[in-house]
Amino acid sequence: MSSLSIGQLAKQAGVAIDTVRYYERNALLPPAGRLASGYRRYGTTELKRLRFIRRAKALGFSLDDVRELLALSDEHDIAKVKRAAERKLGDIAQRIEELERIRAGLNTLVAACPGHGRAEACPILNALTLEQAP
Amino acid sequence: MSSLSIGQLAKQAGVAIDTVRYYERNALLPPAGRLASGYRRYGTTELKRLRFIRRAKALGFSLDDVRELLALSDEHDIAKVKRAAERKLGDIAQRIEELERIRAGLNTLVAACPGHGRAEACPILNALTLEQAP
DNA sequence: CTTGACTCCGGACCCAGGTCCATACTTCAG
DNA sequence: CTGAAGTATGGACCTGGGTCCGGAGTCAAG
Repeated sequence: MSSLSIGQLAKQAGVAIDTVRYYERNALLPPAGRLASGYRRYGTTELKRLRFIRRAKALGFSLDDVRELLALSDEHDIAKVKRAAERKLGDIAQRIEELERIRAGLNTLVAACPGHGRAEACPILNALTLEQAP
Repeated sequence: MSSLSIGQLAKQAGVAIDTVRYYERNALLPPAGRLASGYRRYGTTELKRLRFIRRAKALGFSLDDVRELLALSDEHDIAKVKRAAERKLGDIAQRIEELERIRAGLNTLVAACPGHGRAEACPILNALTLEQAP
């Protein structure tokens, strides 16, 4: 126990084997220990790290962000971790705002569209077609 | 007037020349008329169509969506246009929900983080590190 | 006529985040 | 011992939406 092949590790972390190797190549995981045969061997440290990556991604962090987060985590710098999380929160809020604006615009058009009749009466088509600020 | 080179068209539509050719290759614009020299020539129809594409993209439609919208627009099928817009509205709503969930999760963590002290006391790091549903 | 700006084309390249491939070697169950 | 399943490698490929490149041909002003 606590000694895992790459396949077991991948399965327990819920990612693909290729993804594990991809993360290693891209410095999200440290170079794995090897058996005499060249096979990679992992312990619970790597499993935790891999799950950390998965969860951080689920929270909207990019792999670059995750690399940074892992470094901060390794050096126990809570203040920087918190600031990184706040920045990400700001990013996410901005993406939401952008989508909300789009939704509001599209919603207005859909609501105003009778769904039948002449094409010239369709506000959706008109909004896309008519002359406006280029 | 009303006869435009690709450069003039691109400028008036607010896109790059390469983008115009890219759209033509990908059937968002019909094959352009040509001068004897092989240079493309455009009229106001193409300018309108190009602006249509720009606006639809701004509303969150992918180029595949736009192709569909243009086809529906060409055949004056208002009902289908409205349904396509409603589907897109649903997509957008879903993306917003997803981001809201992420924001809520991250926000809770950030709010609970003191920003100093032991790494074990940082809820952000803990959330990423601790054993949970894999 | 010359010069600089414009346009042509096909194909390579960019971003992120992987995924897939062929070929060769290792490990494990029976 | 044998055959299936697992693993190693480097590099190609994928998605979307373009962007850039180089060499060659064209257009317009002076």
